[in-house]
Amino acid sequence: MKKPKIKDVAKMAGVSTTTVSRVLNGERYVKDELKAKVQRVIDELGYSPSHIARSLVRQKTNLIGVIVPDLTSSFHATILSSIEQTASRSGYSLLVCDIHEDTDKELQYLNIFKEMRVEGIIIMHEKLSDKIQNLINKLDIPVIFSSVRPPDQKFISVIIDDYHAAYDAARYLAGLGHTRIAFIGGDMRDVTSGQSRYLGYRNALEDSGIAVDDDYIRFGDYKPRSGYDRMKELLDVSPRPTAVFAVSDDMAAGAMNCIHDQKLSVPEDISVIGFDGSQLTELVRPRLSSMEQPIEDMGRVTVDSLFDLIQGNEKAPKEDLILQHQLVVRDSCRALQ
Amino acid sequence: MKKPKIKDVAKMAGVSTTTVSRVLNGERYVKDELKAKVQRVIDELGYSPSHIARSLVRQKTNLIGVIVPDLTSSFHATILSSIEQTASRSGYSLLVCDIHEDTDKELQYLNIFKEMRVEGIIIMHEKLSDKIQNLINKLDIPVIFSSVRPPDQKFISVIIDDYHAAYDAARYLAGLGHTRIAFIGGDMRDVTSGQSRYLGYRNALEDSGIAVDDDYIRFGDYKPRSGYDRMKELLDVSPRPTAVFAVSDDMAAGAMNCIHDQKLSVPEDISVIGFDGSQLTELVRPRLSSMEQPIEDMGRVTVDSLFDLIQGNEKAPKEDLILQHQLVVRDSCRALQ
DNA sequence: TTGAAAGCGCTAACAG
DNA sequence: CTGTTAGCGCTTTCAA
Repeated sequence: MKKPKIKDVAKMAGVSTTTVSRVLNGERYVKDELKAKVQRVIDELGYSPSHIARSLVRQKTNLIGVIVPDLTSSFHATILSSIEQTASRSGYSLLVCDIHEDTDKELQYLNIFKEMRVEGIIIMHEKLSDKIQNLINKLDIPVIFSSVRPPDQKFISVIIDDYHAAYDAARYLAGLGHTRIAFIGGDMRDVTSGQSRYLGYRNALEDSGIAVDDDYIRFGDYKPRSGYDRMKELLDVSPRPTAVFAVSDDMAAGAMNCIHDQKLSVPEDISVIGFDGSQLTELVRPRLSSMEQPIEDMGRVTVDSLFDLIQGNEKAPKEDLILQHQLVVRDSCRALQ
Repeated sequence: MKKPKIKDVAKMAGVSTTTVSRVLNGERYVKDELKAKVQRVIDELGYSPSHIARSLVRQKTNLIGVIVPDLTSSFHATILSSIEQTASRSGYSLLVCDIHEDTDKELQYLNIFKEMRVEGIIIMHEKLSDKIQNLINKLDIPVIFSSVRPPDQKFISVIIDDYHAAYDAARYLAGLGHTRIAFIGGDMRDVTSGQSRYLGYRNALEDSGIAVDDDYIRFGDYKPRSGYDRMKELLDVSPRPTAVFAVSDDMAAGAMNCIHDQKLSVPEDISVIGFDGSQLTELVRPRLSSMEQPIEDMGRVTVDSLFDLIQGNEKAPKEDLILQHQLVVRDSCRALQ
């Protein structure tokens, strides 16, 4: 027998579909006797109510759409995992899109989300094209950004204070006695966090009485490879930097590998500090000191806030939620002298 | 105005809903003039057809459910990414569940998948409880396993030949002149691949004229931490092994870190070989030699086969799909003498 | 080419 | 406590 429907159950139990619906939804007002009989038929038939039909009449899908820039990045995967955890606890399921630099795909998925009538959308991607800006602005579905804050738009972000986090990281290096502190930043074009972290780095140096030297400043794409390549360039600068601050752990790990491959040592020759607090920090040797984001919290807070937005709660956030960053010292930085 | 519906479009365009439906679905038999007018109204209203209503009448959801044991594992994240890529290209979306050891959650999600009427289910989790076995067996939705092959069940798996892969890895070490070859395996209880790899290791040693020594054999849980801990135990065995084969890159990386922390060197003191071919192999130093699975292919083949299953294609697989493993030599193993 | 009407599987008034 | 009835938003015969 093909997928039984509520009518089949009703017929077989000798009751109306309403009654079946009632036991399905655990309502009162059903005699125990009937309830038991209906339940028996349900089990026997292996009946399972159609979420589709339910959604249609309830006007509620319990679905959340998530857009991730790259699933294979440990940072994003960890946030996603935390998001999934939190959402599922409230009975929500996730529709996941991994865009992989493909802007068309992002657009396509946003439209799918719209058609699917997801109740909310979480975006972890920063470089929004005009088309996309346009689309999400007239979407009429709550949107929230997690771990990023794209410029010029009206939605809430759950982030850390990138400026101060970067500032604190650079200050830490300066406090260790370093004066030739290199910087491997992120995308500067349209990316707020990239700029904030860059500014934090600059100001920290200035406040430490260190002249900012553009030769020590490079920009990558957050991935290990770019950390490696930019580090290679930095090693050619003379005098060589004694410390480097990379704005992702992935880039920091890449930088460490480059240093290693050039027969130099971390932290003896060069100190390295990362950013994010991904699992990588404990997986590399020396273990990587990092300015950490509260990744798990970030996922949780994102979902909780999105729910508030969906429900139109009073406590729904009106502005960005800033989570605390934290410097975690491991073994990749040393004090000079 | 709240979410316009097809009726609104029809009214505003002065046509029937049928006509709107026709232009929506790009059918012939609509006069260009009307088509244009309807399209204009659609754009103006920002109308987007309800996937819910469509699914209900078409009896087709374009949804696939995926169960991942742990999203934060690079191996699984990469397969998932490849799955998403392939599925979205065919217009399918993914419902993702990260079970995190939580068997109840797996059961709960399987039921959600059932209610959601997903068209197919991909499972990357190996330790199926009886309840779950039971459920998926009477599910009447195509199920396919990716990268795992749980014992005793009727569904297809997309995997490599674990036995021969492990055999080849151990043989490689033996060929390098090693005779004290340790093994850090996976779960042996209910997990087929764990047993196959173990057997491959044993037989490779025997075929190489090396006596198998149980002191050199440990079992972990595929994660870095367990690789670290098991390695620590192995270092206490006397005489110390000169090589270790871990059945995941994560465990191999953990083992390398342990060796490093004990002031020993890879590969000078101990050679290490991993399994999987995750990104980690290039991220650690020395770079990790690994018996690699074709991760991207695995995702692609999984989805393609699932589609064949869904469509009841002739070419739908009748038995497990075995993909080719490949030894990738990097810098973590050395020849003795 | 176009439209009227039935129905996908379920819930929710409203009666009884 | 239980059943009747009317949709939820769309597609799809069937006629016109």
